[in-house]
Amino acid sequence: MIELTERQKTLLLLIIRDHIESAKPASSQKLVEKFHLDLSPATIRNEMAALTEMGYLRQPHTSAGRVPTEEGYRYFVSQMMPNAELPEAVQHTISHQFHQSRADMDQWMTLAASILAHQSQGVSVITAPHAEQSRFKHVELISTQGRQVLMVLVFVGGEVSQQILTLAEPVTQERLSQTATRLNALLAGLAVDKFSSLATPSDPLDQDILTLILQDVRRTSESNSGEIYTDGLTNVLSEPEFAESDEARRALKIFEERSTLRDLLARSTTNTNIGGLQVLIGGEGEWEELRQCSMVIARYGVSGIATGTLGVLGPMRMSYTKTIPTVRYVAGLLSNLVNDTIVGE
Amino acid sequence: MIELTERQKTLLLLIIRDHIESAKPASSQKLVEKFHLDLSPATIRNEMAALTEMGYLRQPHTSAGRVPTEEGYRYFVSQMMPNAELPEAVQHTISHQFHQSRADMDQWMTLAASILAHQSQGVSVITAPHAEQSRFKHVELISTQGRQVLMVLVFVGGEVSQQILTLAEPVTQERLSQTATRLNALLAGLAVDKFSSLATPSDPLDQDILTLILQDVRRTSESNSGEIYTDGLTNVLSEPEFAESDEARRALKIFEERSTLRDLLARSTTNTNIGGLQVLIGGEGEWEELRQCSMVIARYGVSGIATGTLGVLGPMRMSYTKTIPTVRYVAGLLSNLVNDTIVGE
DNA sequence: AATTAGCACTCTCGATTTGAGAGTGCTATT
DNA sequence: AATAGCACTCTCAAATCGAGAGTGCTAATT
Repeated sequence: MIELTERQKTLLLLIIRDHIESAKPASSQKLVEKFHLDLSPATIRNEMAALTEMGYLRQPHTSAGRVPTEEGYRYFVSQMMPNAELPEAVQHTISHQFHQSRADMDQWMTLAASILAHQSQGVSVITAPHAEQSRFKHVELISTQGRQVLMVLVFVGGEVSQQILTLAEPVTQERLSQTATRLNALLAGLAVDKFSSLATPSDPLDQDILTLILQDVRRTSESNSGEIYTDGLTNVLSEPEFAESDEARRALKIFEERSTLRDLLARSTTNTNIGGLQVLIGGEGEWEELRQCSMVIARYGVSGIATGTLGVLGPMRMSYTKTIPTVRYVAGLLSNLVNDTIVGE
Repeated sequence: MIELTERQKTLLLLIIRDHIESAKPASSQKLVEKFHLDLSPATIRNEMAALTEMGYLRQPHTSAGRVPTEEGYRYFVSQMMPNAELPEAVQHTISHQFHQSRADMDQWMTLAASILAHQSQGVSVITAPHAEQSRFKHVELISTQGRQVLMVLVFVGGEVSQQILTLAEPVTQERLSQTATRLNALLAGLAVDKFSSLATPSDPLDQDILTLILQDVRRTSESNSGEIYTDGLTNVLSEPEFAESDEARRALKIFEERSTLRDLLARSTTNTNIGGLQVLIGGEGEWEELRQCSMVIARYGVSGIATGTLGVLGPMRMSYTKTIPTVRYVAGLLSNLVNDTIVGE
């Protein structure tokens, strides 16, 4: 890759900044005016020609201004990434909202999604924290009507799964409680994948419930389930690049098909460690539907215990300067919250 | 209101049917061809003029075909409403999907939303079943780390609320369990609004927890909370009437602002009994953002115990013939499921 | 009395044209 | 190396146009 001169660098950044704000191709004339450059438009044009040659800019038509290419955006992001901090005032507002919200995971996720969407004017997405390797913590069995039983499973890391079981015959709450106590003793702290090596309990009810627990656990970890929270879907509809609604529809469809979304998030963050950001620009050749979009993604949580993913989707010319620090800050906040609520051993 | 002749009635229905399919104004010529009418276009025109006079039809421009007015749609719906049954094959497919899904409320809601959206090609919305008057059933307290405690509240009707509490000081699981047992005895079966008249427990921990339960209960019933499930948001974007994305954006925004949506659902179903359908056409003057839309809404559940609302939003020219029976059928299905899982007393 | 054929009239919609303006690239000049 | 000047290109919005779709009315028909 050819080196950029200092002037080319700043020029490139200015062009991108302008285009992000105006949504229109940047022209030599306008740039000089807007940023009070001490150069003539002609000079700018020469530089722009060079940058175009190098693949950072593109001309929509023979004689229009320049628009950044994906490569251009990548350069832009890499430049502003390190020194992007959210203004303290905003940090406080956000952190305040979290601390006065009701203290449960569901609320936090919803809140985080809302904040991300609002701050970035994009579509936000968060997966609830999920343990890579679940360890059993506690089971509760609550008799409901007749043969129906409400089962609540709690895992180390704070994950909770509840389900209604239908037993073969009615059972008293007392017997259920005893079963729960025995199973709790049996399973406490055990990693989920060790369940199959357990001795079969003597009591037939214990045995049945254990089977059901096992089923539930398998389904939960297999489907890599856990809710996905999104917000701000309509934000993106007002962007001019989605005027022909078809483009927007295809992008938003990804957000409705939870399994695809999950896959997207998973694949893009496999090599990202907690706190590290990932910026996907233009679908990175992988996601046809996101050709016009960018995503800022981060992982949060406590490594090895429970982690989740959060991100923002926007048009390729989204305001990275706002989105990136916001995503980073919220990821940090959530990591702290997860850390505070880890269900001990 | 002036009476319609038999011919006018059938004609009106045909015009609406045509317009729903083609999304274009219906013209006398086309109608004759399409439905093999034994009349000349001129006659049709006379009748259309009459229907226009009466307010059932409208002309987009002086010399264009006719488009149904909201009044027209209302007539259409009132006519087809009673004898609209879902084909048995479809009924089976749907019911099958429910019965092989995992038996918990969350899954059912998601599934129902997906089915509704898919069948109707509209946006679906469901509120989880909610008791008008909650009665306490059971509390579980599970020690987590240090001062953190996971509290699970179960209500008669099957509603569950979980929350993480932070106590003033660490407490052992044993003490928590004892507290839970005592509180369960104290509160069992009690209607939530009677809580304030209770004698204060002697144990300070009991007292603290009781306060927290009370807080949670209040918040839950006040905010009329409970999740809202939606699906199919992108379906509606492909409809031609939402080509200028602004119209679509405003309508979809309602679906993102959960509190407005809740209000909309609540207000439109106050007088609807379980199983009864409600069709809002063009926002009914109340909802400016839904001027171009219609909603088919139903309540489901068990009256007096736990009820929820479900509905489908689509363009005003949505396929009522498909949507109405689907909504009705799914409402019935969910009512049965709720009935089966009622947490007994 | 209801229906229909015929016709003039209206309005939309897409295609085409046009001109202004924005912007570039190149060349000659400073 | 930077820039002024200029010819050239391409877009975009507005204006024009004609065909086609559809109506409403009147007069004829059943």
